[in-house]
Amino acid sequence: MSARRATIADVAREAGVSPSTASVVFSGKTQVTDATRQRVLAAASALGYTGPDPRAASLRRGRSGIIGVVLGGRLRSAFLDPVTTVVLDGISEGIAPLDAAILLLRDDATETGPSLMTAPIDGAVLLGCSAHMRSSLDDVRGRGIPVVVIEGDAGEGVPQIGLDNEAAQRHIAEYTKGLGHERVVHVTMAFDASTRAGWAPSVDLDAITVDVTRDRLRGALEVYPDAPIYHATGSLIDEGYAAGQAILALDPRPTAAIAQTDLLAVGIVRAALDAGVRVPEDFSVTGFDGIRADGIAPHRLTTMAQPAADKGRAAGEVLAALIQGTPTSGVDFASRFREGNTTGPAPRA
Amino acid sequence: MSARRATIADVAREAGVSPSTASVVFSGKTQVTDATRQRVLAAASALGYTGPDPRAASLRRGRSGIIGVVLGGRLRSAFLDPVTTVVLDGISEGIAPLDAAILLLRDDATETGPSLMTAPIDGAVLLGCSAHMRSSLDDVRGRGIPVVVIEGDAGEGVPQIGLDNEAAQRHIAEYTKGLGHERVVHVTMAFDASTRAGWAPSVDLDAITVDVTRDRLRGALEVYPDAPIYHATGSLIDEGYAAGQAILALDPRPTAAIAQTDLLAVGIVRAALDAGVRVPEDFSVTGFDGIRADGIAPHRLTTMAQPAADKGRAAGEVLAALIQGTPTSGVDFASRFREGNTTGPAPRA
DNA sequence: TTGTAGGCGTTATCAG
DNA sequence: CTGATAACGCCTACAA
Repeated sequence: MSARRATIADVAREAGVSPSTASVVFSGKTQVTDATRQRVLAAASALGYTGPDPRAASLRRGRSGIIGVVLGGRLRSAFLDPVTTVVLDGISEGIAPLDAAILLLRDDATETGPSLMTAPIDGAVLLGCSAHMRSSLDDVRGRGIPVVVIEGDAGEGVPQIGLDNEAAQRHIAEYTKGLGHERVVHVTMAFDASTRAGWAPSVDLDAITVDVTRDRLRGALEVYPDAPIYHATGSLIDEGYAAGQAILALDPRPTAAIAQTDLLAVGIVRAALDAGVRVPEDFSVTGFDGIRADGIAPHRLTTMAQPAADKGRAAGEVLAALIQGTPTSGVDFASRFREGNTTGPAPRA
Repeated sequence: MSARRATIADVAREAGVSPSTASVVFSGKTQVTDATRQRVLAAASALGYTGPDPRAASLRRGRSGIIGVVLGGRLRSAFLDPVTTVVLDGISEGIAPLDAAILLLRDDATETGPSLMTAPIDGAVLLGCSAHMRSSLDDVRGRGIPVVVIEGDAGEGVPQIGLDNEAAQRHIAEYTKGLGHERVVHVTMAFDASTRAGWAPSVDLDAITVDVTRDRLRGALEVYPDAPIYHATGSLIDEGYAAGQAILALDPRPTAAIAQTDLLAVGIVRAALDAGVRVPEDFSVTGFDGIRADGIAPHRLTTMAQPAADKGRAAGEVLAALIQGTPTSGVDFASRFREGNTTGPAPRA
């Protein structure tokens, strides 16, 4: 047919009006005589023109209608993480007034595809991202793109959606201690982007670049400063299972595991049950997040439930305000203790 | 400081080179003397220029590096649906060679925010969308944007990723029949965008605009043509629970329910158990999808397991091929029967 | 209500 | 390896 796609100029010419008139017909910014509108529309359909090119429009208007959501780690594990999906859900609700769509971005340093820097976004939400993107974050802000961070320190002037990670983790560790447990193990998420699963030889909290991991671990260490630390690379049941196997192989066997997420905890519980270790009679496990734990019924995880949906919604709302120029600030949320039956009194030595 | 953001032209001037040279320094399309590169980079950082504006770049290059994924129904229920998240995961894997990011889009007709038509996308995957977007789909194709459809009929020349919905649902219905069940109920997802949950007074398959719903129902009706139909509005455990209550209130009580998704099935099982109806002794339930069903342990759903991740990956790969100009065609997948213990012989009348 | 003009910021092309 | 030129397609003051 045509070598080149029809543009609004072509349509205007075909309809015998000026480009601006044709433009207005599509954008609806101004009143147009019904007759002219009809002519323009007719010309458009005759030429197979289906509306303004979004790329050109967004260059001209300075807005793309796209919000970037930067996810830590791989995209695939993000989708498989119930907490992340719930937060995403909340974000989409919070940005509703913007009429914007959500662009999923990773925070890989290897970055070849679109990233915070190369994607046409009007704003961004950073979700559980490691610190290594701090520099690109500065660039984005320098560009005037509003940013909100969920559970992370993004520096001066970046609104943060917080969670009482440290206090909450301390709380549940104290609960465990109250049950009499002394030989305990901490099971954490990744320390940084390059972590491999395994036992942490030493503890240097400041070297942990993933804020959530660090804060929760800090809370747990306040109660059990000398307990060994097993770090997974992500929040996955399978990783928890592996952790559980490693823990149960210890001699003497610990009586409790304090996991940083429910998925890890579920994996640990399964590993225990598969090994013939009773939960909670022989071994107690705590989680964190308060997702609906799958696959350990009739067990119910003892955990700290966090308001994930609320966090997401708040992030979306704050970002929307920022984009619309309304002054705002971050919000902090608190977790709630929820007792299940994966914890019990420490077995007598 | 500056009222206006620095542009690449400013940088070029500051560095004493031409705009094109400065551009090349950032894009890396051509070799540049190390000396000039340094000068440009220095000028850039002096001016606070952090790289090309994505909007302008995408206008000029004709590509945005963004793939749209259109989800049927509300975004929030999409995130809560395990099948959808797994498919998304697969898509992100399949489009990896494109180095593109994923833009989440809805197929709302209410159309105020970004949509297929107004988003700067290089391609799109339609996921379980109702037919009402057929027209906008034509527009997108007319614009030359490649599209792939997962489980839906998008018309001529649109590659489709298919699933044997009808045959698979027939298969599991036959299994149920083989167990001797005669009083059976079909539980479906939404018929169309405006469906409200409840009993379907009559059956007009052709009026069902959601392809998956229609195809699965067709398969089930081939085995139980006269069974009543309860239609939910989505694939949610809560909706299944409501369906279960409605079904168990029937007199005489049916002996089996054939649900279109695992989540609906889980809800039905729970409703039965809560009502003191034994599963499967008194009542059998089948699902569809093969997700890890949560919350009915020690029950395991009898279901048809579909390769959700493979479907997503295939969609991504086909789209990538399309965008790169390689000729391709759709792919069809098959579901696998998986026997659980939510089904048993029909109770004797 | 419609037309004119100019630029949004970049990059492909081609010549030097 | 670098520079000049010309779009990419649209929108919005502003003027008529």
